[in-house]
Amino acid sequence: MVRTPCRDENGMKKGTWTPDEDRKLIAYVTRYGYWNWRQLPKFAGLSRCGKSCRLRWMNYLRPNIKRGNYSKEEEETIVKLHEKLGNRWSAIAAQLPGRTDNEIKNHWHTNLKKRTNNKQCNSSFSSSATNTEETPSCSSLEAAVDQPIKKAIFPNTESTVTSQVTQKTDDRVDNSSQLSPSPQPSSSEVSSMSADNNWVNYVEDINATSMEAYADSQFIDDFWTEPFLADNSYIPSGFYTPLMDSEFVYPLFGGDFL
DNA sequence: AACCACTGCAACCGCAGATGT
DNA sequence: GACATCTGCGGTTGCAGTGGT
Repeated sequence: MVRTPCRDENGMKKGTWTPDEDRKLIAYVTRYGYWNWRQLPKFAGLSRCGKSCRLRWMNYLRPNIKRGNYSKEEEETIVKLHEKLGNRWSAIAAQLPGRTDNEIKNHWHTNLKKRTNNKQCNSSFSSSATNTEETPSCSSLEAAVDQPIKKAIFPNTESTVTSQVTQKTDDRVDNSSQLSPSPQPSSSEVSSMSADNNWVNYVEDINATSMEAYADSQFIDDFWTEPFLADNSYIPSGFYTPLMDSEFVYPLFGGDFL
């Protein structure tokens, strides 16, 4: 299910993200934001390309991400919007709070596509298809058509940062990590644990330990105003940045969970 | 138990548009 | 206007898990 880790010609790591990498990214973005994805991995201590960091953050680590457990309303909304918008996943995702374009895209291809195909085949309602792809036409959709989209989705959901996160990302790579929730579950475990809060715990754990690490360090608040470390006085003892050496070590996170 | 085909999904890739110089 | 850089998007791939034989 996941790509095995490897490195490209530039030495950038590819493949599955480890809990430790997640921690670094969460800690960094939470504290400093993402002003430049390309530069970010250098400062966050990640041997990843900016694109990979951005993707990981946007699709899995950022707050309010919902994982798995699509409600009927959500699925209907996706189908309806797909009928209307085609493969504009980001536009569809914009109508589904907490869902990412990537996840919606996957869900479409693995579930809804077949379902809508079947429905279309079985339905006498052969609608005015504008899509080159299969166009859904089911009664449940017809019923939902006149309802405002927002009403159709999550009428009563608005919760805290990680509380909507219900699924834990897969990672079979870094099982040596001592992070408490690891090893991470298989995909089957992931799907079966969607309803519980293991992923919440995982992300919260990462957040907590990462932020503790930052808090414990003598890191100053305006690091980003001086991001290029012209002055080493900004660097707490033991702190290290990838700009200093190609053999990067990340002591802020090292002791407790490496 | 071993093999194999299929499934689901995290992650990668390439492109296009936006923005800056 | 031309070029470079960055970001976001959609398509596609890779591979562990699963179920059937």
